[in-house]
Amino acid sequence: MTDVARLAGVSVKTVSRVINNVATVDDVLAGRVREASERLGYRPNQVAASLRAGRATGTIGVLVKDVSNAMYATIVAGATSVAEDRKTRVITAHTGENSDAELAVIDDLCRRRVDGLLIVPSGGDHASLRQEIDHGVPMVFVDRAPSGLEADSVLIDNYGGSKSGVARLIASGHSKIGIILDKLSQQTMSERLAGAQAAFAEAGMSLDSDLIRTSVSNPAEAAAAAAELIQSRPAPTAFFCGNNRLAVGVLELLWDGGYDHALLGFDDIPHARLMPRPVSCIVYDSRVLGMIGAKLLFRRIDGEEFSPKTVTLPTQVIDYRGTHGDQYAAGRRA
Amino acid sequence: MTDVARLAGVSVKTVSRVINNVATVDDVLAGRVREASERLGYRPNQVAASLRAGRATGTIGVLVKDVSNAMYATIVAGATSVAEDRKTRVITAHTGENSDAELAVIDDLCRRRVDGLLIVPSGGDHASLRQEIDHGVPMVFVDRAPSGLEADSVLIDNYGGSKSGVARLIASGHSKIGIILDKLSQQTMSERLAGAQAAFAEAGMSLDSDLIRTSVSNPAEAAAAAAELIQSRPAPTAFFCGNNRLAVGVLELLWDGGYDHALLGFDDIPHARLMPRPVSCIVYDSRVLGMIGAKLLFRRIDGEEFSPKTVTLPTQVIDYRGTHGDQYAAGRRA
DNA sequence: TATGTGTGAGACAACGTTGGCTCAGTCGTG
DNA sequence: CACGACTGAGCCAACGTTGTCTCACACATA
Repeated sequence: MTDVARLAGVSVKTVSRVINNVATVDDVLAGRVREASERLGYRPNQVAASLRAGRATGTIGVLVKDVSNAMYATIVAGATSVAEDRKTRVITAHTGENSDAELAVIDDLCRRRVDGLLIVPSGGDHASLRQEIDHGVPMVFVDRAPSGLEADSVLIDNYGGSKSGVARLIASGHSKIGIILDKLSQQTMSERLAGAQAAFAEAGMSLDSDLIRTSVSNPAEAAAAAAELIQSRPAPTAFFCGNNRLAVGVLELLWDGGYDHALLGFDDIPHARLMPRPVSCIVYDSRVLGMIGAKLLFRRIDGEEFSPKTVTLPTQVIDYRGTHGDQYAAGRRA
Repeated sequence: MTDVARLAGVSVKTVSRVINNVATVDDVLAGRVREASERLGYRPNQVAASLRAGRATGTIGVLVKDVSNAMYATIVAGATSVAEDRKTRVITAHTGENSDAELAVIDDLCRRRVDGLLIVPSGGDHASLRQEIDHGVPMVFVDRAPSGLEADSVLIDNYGGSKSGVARLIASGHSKIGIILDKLSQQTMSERLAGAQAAFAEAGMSLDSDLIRTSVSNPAEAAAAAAELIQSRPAPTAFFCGNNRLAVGVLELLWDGGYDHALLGFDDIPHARLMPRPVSCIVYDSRVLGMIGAKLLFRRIDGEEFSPKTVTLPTQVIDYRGTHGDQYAAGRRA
């Protein structure tokens, strides 16, 4: 900047004025400044500018377990699109579902003076974040509520979604439903189980607890659990899986084994419409999740005051028809 | 920091020393400082620290069309994991495949003094970036080479991948292959076409240009193009699609129509293994793409000098067996 | 001519750090 | 006992900006 000022024969302050389009600059001088900065390839230093006067850095942090997971990527994309409108950049960071790593990342981002944080929290305790929030770093939690901390959150209707999904299974005549979930210590899982139970209760039936498998954490384990359930008596005629990875595992088993059990999963399964077998998914719009989270965050960043707010996003049950399968089978028969 | 110094009864410089673990600080004073900063909830300001002495900001920018796309998300994840080891944060930004937006984002990130940029370039001209690079902002291009600029790039073996994929189709007896591509102005597309042509040439045959459809930019258009090709004479017995979105469109058509044409696509298709119908994909590891790109970028950031380097990542052809389909069919028959 | 009113631009300080220098005090050595 | 080496901590300046104040100059008015 000093160099530009020297080359243009003006003071640095005038250069600053030209850059910030302050009206009270003579056109001739402004022209000289612009030419000089062009010639030197000068790029104003945003870092210094935001330091001066402690202004916002125009940066928010988005913390997810891992961006390569489609759901988190979509949340990030939604948040990014909202941030763009505010000329704010997004720092994406991985927590790896590790509570210590998460806190370390949050600390680091606070040091970098992000204007706010959008967090898909891991399981750990978040009480220690109170201090940061009070020190003026707004945080909004997405997909899961923080534990030990009252803070803004944007959640999914886990309970209602499972309830209506399972109710649909019941309505089509299934009374024995195998339920495969990850650890119940995950709030989402316990809510989804509660929803399933509510659907049974509402139908005047009760969920057979022998058909529930918990702490199932990957597709292979899900397949094994389903295989075992199929052998049990009374055998289930349908499965409900707590997330899409588990559903995919079960799907694979059903196909490998040639079983025709109904399958319902929480979360969408990419390209499920291309699978020839019926699969139902309890879906929600993750992009909207990220967008609403970011909008809420920006309200806080703008200094709006309100008591911690929880937004719950509705879910929808999609029956991937599986008609492709029939048509495909028809095609093969033809 | 001033507050901490006052509370601890030392100078700010001593606080700075404690924070940076400078050895020459008395334990008693250090303890007082630590206690004071704890009590005040003090977080050092990284922004100011990096401003002073023009040190690196510990931030890189990663530019992709849209993070919600699985491939880009995986590239971002790979780059993020490498950056983490360097205590560097990643700013993710969208270019929306728009050249002007891309240049604007790059300019913005340079103003924010990122240490470097990892870019999945859009189609536009990149010559203007020479200046930024010369001014010390290293850039590495990923997946596609920049146009009008010699710079480090990490690319996919589009030519070799298509060639071996198409060769495999030819080897299994297909001589009439419908080829569906997006705009040939995209370097990736023209290379993939060239690879297909080379496979034909090597087999002593030539690619029937009537069976090539270009400028197909979404699944629906791909399905339409395939439908039209199926009606043409001589009709193709197989399809090769230039990217996964086009392949998915064709897949849908084949199933809806009950056709059993072979299908080969560039890029992986999520959950293709769950589809009962054979699909072959020319795949590569996007995570590695991001990792290699980031590693190369950090070599530049570390000031290493070498002439612009191009790394080409190998591809692999995966035949998603479609055996699920047979087993599924068997299951249904049973 | 003296005064008032703008207008445009420079000087200076400050944002929160840290590098470099200085300096006071302690200790060891000849 | 004098001197030098060492240790620990403070002072000052600077990083690249911008807010605030000041000031010079031009022009209009009484």
